[in-house]
Amino acid sequence: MSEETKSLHFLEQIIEEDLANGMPKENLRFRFPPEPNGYLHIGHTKAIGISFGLGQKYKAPVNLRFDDTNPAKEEQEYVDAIKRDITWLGYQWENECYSSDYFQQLYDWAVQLIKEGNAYVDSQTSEAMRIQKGTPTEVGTNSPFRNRTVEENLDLFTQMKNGEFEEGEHILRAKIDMESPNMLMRDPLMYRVLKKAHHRTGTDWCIYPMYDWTHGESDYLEQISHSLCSLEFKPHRELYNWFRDHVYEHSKSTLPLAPKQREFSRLNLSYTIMSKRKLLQLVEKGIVSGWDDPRMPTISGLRRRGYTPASIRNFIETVGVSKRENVIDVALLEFKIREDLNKIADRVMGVLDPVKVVIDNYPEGEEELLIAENNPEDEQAGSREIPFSRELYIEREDFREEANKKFFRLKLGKEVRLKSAYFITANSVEKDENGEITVIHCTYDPKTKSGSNTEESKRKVKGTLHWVSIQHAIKAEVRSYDRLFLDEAPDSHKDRDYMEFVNPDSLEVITAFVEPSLQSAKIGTQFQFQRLGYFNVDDDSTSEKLVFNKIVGLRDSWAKKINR
RNA sequence: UGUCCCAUGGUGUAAUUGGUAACACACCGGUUUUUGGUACCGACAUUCAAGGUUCGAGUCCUUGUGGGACAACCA
Repeated sequence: MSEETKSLHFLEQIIEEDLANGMPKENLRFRFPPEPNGYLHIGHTKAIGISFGLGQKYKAPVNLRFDDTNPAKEEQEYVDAIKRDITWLGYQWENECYSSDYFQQLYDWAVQLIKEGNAYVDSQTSEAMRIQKGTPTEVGTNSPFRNRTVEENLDLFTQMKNGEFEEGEHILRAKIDMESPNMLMRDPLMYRVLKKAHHRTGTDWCIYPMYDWTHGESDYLEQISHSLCSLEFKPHRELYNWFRDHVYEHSKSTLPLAPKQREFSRLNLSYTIMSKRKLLQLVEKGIVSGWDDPRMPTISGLRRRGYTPASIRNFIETVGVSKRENVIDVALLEFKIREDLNKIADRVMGVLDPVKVVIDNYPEGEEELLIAENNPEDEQAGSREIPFSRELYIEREDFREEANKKFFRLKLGKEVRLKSAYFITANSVEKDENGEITVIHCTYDPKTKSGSNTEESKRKVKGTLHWVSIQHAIKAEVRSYDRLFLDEAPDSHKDRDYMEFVNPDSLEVITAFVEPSLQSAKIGTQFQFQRLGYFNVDDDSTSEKLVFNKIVGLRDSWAKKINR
């Protein structure tokens, strides 16, 4: 078997180059560093897929590191959710790490920077510092506290650490260059006073390190070889290297590997948003029921909707890696779940919008069990029995009193097949006072029973309908979802707020009738409701009340045709 | 009027590193079908622009043009 040679994406090329230049393969180590301030979403899956994918490809360890340096936003709940989601996606981390585990080391290194004259305590207001920082097109100016003595800085920093100052009174800054064209190099903050309890270190600390100071040094401590992040961190790279190099000078004997940061473009999906802050707003404003609402692009939402880990991993792989801004068509994600579920989901029958069919020539009171194939794509899937009787439900849109030849379904005087059952012909209808059809009277042909192998059962008919036997059907709640936003890129408009684009009709709750085999369906199981789509048993489902989420519809070329 | 990044069909990603622009999705048409599903076949459609180097440029160079990032005691 010839292995198909897949082209390397640019990050793999960088790694190959480093390897070629003498980096031992054992030095390869990656990390995924979420901040535990929210739930993971499909966008994170790209970062997860890249770092864990590289780990698999090069048989290198991948650490899961919680970047927990802001106790104001972070919670244990999020730590737990993130671990659960990554595991569910099918990835395994080498070490579970926390930036907060490095607080002491970070502090010691900061003291060292102060001693070298590379960091100082600033005592201005944040407003004053903001003004001094300049703008992207104007250079900044030096702080009046920039030339404090080492002793003074050390003293102040110690007092900061000891809780002798209130929030906002003093901060520690790196002394770099207020005139740098890169604003991040204009004496960036390293520490601020924050008198808040941390979810792991409690009240041990009242100063907390900033992202730039923490992240690179955490990479360094864990000896991460390639620190991969999204494009917006590109300007941070210069600072990442500055901090790294100053620390490396003193620690290279024990920590010989100097990590490098490289950046890729993040994932955007059409018709949704990918910002934790904005997703949190959807939750807080009650627009969705929670982080795991099946309409949410979160991992937990997708899981509850019924997406499989494999479909998401395939999606990420197909999307690829580059440095271009991009918006992926959500249709690709939908294709990936259909592709996966087509192979593995059992077929069942359920009627979402029922109309009653009476088979006049079928004996009253009689019933029989018919054999139905579970999955035509999988011979191992076997078959099940479904009850048939004189009174059935079919889908209301599957019947018309009259229609042209393009309409393959049931109409007066025409014969169709009932899936796994018999051929029926519609003869007449009953209507209520509004003209709404209440009953369709049909006759069936007993010789056409599915699987009977009779000549009659092999007759060609254009239409095959799904159905349920009324007396045997189970009522179930079906939650049908539409996209959460009506705009293709809801948060990309400068003049309009993404909230304006929220789809008011993104959830439709339907009472459906499903075949009795579904009575024992377990939460989290996906089914194909034949001719309708894929459905997942929701977390809210009980044996008294089944609840299904519509994951995605089947491709529907008929609907496309009639909508034109 | 700064610095940096990016530019290939409708969308996303490739192109053996300078040698016939390909794959997937979407869209459209057809064949098969006890799901108007699946599968299969086909069609549509691409190198931002102008110069330059070269036998040869999506790829290298120059200049434009367009898009994006950067001014939180967030990450």
